[in-house]
Amino acid sequence: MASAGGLPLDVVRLTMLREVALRGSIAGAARTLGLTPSAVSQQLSVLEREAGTALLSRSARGVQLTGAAAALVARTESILAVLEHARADLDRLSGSTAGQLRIGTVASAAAALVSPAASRLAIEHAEIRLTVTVAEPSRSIDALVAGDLDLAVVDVYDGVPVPVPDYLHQTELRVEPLVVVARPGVLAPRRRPTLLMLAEADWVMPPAEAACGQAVRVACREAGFEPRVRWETDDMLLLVRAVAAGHGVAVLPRLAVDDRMADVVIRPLARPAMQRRLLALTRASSADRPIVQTVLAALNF
Amino acid sequence: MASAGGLPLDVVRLTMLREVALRGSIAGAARTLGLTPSAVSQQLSVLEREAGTALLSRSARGVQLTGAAAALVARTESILAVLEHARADLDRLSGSTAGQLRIGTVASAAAALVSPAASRLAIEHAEIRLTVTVAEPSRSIDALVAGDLDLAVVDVYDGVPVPVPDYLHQTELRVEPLVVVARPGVLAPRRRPTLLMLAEADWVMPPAEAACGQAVRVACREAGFEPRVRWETDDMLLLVRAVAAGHGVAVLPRLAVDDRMADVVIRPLARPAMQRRLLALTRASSADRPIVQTVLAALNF
DNA sequence: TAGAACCGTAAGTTTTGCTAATGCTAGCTG
DNA sequence: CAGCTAGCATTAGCAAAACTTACGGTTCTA
Repeated sequence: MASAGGLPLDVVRLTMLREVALRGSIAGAARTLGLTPSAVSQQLSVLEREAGTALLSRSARGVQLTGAAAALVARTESILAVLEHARADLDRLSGSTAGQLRIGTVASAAAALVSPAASRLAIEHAEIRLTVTVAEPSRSIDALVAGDLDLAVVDVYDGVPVPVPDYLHQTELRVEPLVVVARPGVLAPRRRPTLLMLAEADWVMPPAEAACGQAVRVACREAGFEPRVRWETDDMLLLVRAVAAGHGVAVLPRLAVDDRMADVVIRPLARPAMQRRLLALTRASSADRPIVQTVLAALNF
Repeated sequence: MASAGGLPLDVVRLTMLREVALRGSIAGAARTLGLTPSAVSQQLSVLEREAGTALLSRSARGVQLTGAAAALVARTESILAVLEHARADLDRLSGSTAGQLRIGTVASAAAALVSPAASRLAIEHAEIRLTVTVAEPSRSIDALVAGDLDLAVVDVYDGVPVPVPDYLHQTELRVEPLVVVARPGVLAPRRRPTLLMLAEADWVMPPAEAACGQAVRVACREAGFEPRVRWETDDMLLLVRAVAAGHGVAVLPRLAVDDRMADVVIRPLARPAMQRRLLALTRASSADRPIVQTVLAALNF
């Protein structure tokens, strides 16, 4: 019955509402905001008065957003994007690359791409403070959208769709072949192996949930066989060790395998080869920040 | 030397900066914000710290915006537009027409259009609180853009350009002919007068600065004569009185003349007649608010 | 049936933001 | 050219806003 007054909507409170929408509960939002649930609850009450409408249907077990709240959250996203654009304007005008940049990356790119880039940046751009978090693509993307990351390095395998929101800005970092990893002598010499040649071999693989594991399994099936998986692990290092120990062969992205690993040979697949693409994602609103551009350049070798 | 930190830009402070940009001085902004200059000055200092850059070059005589400040102001406009869209969302979802609406209108439409509409609304939509301000089109438009008005009723005369920013939403309220106002007996009976017939008459006119005065003067010149202006006034009522008192003839918008005025006759001009268009302008971000739609409907008779 | 997780309200404390008072500089004016 | 006005910044004090702590209630789960 509250009159829908013309009270101005406070942006801070709106971002709190957005955080609630994102986390699903007031308590969750409070955690990521670094506040007590009580504070968030109070501010949301004020926001409801400002809006003149109920925004949350509160139950003892979490809260539910009303339609009005959903609309406000959508508008809030726009506002936050504009604010980030404003920040980018400032950076661009001052040409400053100073500041913090939070990167999320897939494990295989962490060692081969991100770490060298970080070393280079530490020398050439000491004013940049990098924070690197290893995470799977879908988690990185969520964190990027939520504003918990500034840049996400993700990988895309042929035939394994990764849902990238189209308001994210993409840069292709690398297209790399998948290679066969095996013990010396297992593969026929001097010829690029095909998947079919490995139909009778034992396999070492990432789990089917991982994009890499899924892509290889699909490719094997398309080649006409079901791989006999003997070892399954997410850890690339462990995976190559398993090959070295004789537990089977593996097909992995080139970057995931350390060249200097003993007791294994690395051989590219015969054409048509499988490949994965490494992408760097940023929010469109921060894509033109100098700091982002600089880090991207460093990642691009 | 302040590090361009990643501090979040506060929207309230950004709107203060925008107000300074609009008014040209901190003191001016403080007046329209209902604050003391000190408060504004302090908040702008904080904003500069948040932005990591100088935003104002302060001199004893007013302030000058830096490029960074101009960029921030532009972004702030976007944010305010989004906030207004959010408000419109809420209104639409609740279907509520409650609230305040501030109208600016040209004088001639005030009596003939806005006043009747206000009366009707008072009966059918008592929950709407109207505030009507009579002002010239250019002033109304400025106030509309600045957010001091919600709806502007302006007039556009043929050949007199009125610069309407294209992000304003336009609704045509009325297209009306200009009519000749004269004492009885001055005009030839039964025939629509042309301007040229009035070449030798004395004229009563709005000043040349007013759009109406300008339009009529231009039309007279195009008809081949320079009108002999005997009376000049902005006040439409006084203007018609001057005609009644025998000081000359006038050419005015139909709505500007009270039908029941004694001692004058009103006659439409022969074709091609002059005309003016009455437009209702709103910010695009508030155009779909139910309250705006309702008031527009009332204005449209 | 106890515990955990969630929400809201009330009271107390800290932080923020505003005003009032004061001093400064630059332009205008008689 | 002295004096007036308009503008801006800084300081100290105060009031309002926002957060924390403490507590009570509800629902799902072990």
